[in-house]
Amino acid sequence: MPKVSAAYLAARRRQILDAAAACFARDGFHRTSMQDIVRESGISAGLVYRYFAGKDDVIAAIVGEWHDQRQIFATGGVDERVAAYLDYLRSVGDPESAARLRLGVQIWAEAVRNPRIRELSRRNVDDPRAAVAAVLRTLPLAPGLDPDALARVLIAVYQGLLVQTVWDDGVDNAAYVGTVEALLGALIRSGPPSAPR
Amino acid sequence: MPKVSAAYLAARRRQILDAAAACFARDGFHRTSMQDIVRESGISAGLVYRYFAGKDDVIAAIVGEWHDQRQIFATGGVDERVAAYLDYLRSVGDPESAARLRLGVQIWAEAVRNPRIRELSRRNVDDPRAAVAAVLRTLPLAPGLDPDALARVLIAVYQGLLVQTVWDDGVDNAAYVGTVEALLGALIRSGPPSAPR
Amino acid sequence: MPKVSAAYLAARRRQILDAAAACFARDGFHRTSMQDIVRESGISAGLVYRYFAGKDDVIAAIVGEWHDQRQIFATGGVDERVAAYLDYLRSVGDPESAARLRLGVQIWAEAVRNPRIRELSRRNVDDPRAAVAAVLRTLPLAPGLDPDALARVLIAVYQGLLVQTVWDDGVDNAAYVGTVEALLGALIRSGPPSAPR
Amino acid sequence: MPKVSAAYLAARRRQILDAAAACFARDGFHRTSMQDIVRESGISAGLVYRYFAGKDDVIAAIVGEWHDQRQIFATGGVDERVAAYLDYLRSVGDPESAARLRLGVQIWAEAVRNPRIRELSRRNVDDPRAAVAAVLRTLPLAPGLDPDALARVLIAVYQGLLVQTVWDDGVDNAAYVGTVEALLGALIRSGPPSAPR
DNA sequence: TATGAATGAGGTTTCATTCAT
DNA sequence: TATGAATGAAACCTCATTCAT
Repeated sequence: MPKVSAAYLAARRRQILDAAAACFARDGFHRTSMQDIVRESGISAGLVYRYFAGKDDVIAAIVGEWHDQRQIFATGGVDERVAAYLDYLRSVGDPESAARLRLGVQIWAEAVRNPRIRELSRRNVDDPRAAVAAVLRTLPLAPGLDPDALARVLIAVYQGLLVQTVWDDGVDNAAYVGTVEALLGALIRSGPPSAPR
Repeated sequence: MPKVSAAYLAARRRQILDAAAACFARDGFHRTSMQDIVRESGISAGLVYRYFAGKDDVIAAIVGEWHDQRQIFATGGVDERVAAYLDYLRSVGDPESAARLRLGVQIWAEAVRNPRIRELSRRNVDDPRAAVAAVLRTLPLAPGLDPDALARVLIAVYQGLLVQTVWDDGVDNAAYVGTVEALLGALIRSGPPSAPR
Repeated sequence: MPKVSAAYLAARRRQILDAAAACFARDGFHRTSMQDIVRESGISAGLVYRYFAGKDDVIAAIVGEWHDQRQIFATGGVDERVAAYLDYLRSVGDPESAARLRLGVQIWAEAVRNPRIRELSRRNVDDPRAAVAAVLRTLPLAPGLDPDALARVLIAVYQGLLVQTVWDDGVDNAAYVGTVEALLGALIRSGPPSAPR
Repeated sequence: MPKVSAAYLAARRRQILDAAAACFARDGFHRTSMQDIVRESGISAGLVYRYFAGKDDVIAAIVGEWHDQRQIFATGGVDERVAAYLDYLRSVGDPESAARLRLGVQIWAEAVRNPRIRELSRRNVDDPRAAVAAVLRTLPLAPGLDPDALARVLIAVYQGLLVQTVWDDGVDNAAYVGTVEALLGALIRSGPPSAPR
């Protein structure tokens, strides 16, 4: 018989996570103190620890949530899938994504030395990569192109755009996406475009 | 006139930086304490502060050094340049690079929130990118490909490979490089830059 | 007129005290948190504070209850009294006493620095001691034996057995009791107190 | 090549331990904060942690030191040994012992629930007990007296005096010791006093 | 009556940096 | 030049207690 509704609890949890994400994006995981999260969230220190076992647990929750909302290759025919991927790249240029991107790079760094974070983080990469590879295997790729490797390349094209955008206000997202589009056109359109799933 | 030789001073400085780089690659900048560096380097705490103003200064020195030894696109004809780039990607798979790669990701994260580091770090990316773009401008690129954007894509292909390799022992570097090679072959008609289409 | 019966109130109070005693015996007063008592008792935090003013009050209630059930020297003739004392020592070896003994030592320590606890705790020692001394005064003691001091010695023989038993599974309770019995035999000429030397 | 002498380090360590012992005797282990020790010792918080791994480690060091300086049964003939034991009891009444006694009871309580402390603490009891038992085995004891059990009784007579003295200013130490003396006389002197060894 | 979410002071511990030697 | 003992602010976390429901 909980004292408050599950929705209320979820809202409080969200309040903490949103505050934490903002802090982490701004200052990184290690320059953010629990007090910072407490201040930003307006929730007392003690209460944070009723929702999360500790700072590491907050970080893990943030990382677990940091998956890409859009499915990188979505569903549908080849054209739809390609369009979805390009939209995905386009979203990196959206000013509203800035905090998310910054957070993403923090997560990459944390994943290097924290096995728990690495597991969570890899899931964000491995799952879409596997999906992309599955799609690529159905397509008549140009010779010399390995579907698994090409999937990694496509992920890399996203990851690199992310890093460069985080550091540099001046990235021309439209030109980047346009170039990737041309690139994909040269690779994939070389087969019959009607190749359905 | 200095009491000790410049070479001696440089050697001590190197000793500190090597120890710091090892620690930072292993544990990240923030989980590495000055004590860790002191232990790893065998140099006393007080002395470290005679070579560096503080921890931030050590980090900055490490970041300033973390440029890529190989020139991403080297010099020579197109074929040599492409070969150099592919070698560059290959080096990411070299087990001896592991510590460097880990350090690289730490730097990316630190660059997000530390303007001084960001400046140093961007230089590591912007300079090779500009060089790549300059080369690309001399080549007959397939239609729709913007040299500047394509340069960013090539950098991204490297950056993404780096992240994925850091997280995942199982990256098939040869396949990745092979696929990128095929990709580049399709985009750039090799041969002398002046060769007609 | 109370809303609930006095018996109900008493039962809840008991529930709290039993839980607290179990926690205190296991972890000591200071390593036991109010949350521990809440968990162990199944009674909510708020309600505990309707029965007790605070943690100190719970501790005081526990200490106030921790008197020895058996009367150390009981009543009757000398033989019965001696037999009761020896039974008292025997009870220390009873495995079921273990929690009580552990709690006892915790109380001793708390009594050192908490005047309120000390008062409650001394009552547990002073009362039986006075009773023992009163009995001893009626007996023909061997020369050199002071009844008050001997009463303290008998209490000490119990207290020391308690500590040693708490620390050491291997105490041979029967041998201890047997030796004390022989000792008492040598000191107190049994028989009717009025019996001549 | 230590920066300061071993004697200096030992003196600092002593400074911390003395402060800690004073705090622990006054307030118990758990009501004493590290800040209290810092204040009492005049040594900074950070430095305390260069000497001790943590509060538990300070406690363990205190417990490890809390052995009785006097050998409970000393050496020599029976008379000397008995005299030493009685002196030992007498020392409990010495006002200067007060802090030590209080600390002793805190240790007993901690030993109940802390295995590391229990080991250290038992050594303080088991070693003298074994020594006493060894001596007793060489004596012609009155019938019914088991040397090991009697050793436990003698330890108990000390332990109980300690507790009672801690709680009660009014313990008549001289009477207690006198009574124990009479008691021992009745038990041991019943054999030939010349029993050497 | 009964709940348990909420508070925030205070606990232990770490760590970048300084400075007497 | 070189050491490492020393500092103390600030980090993470716990817990007795309160109070809206």
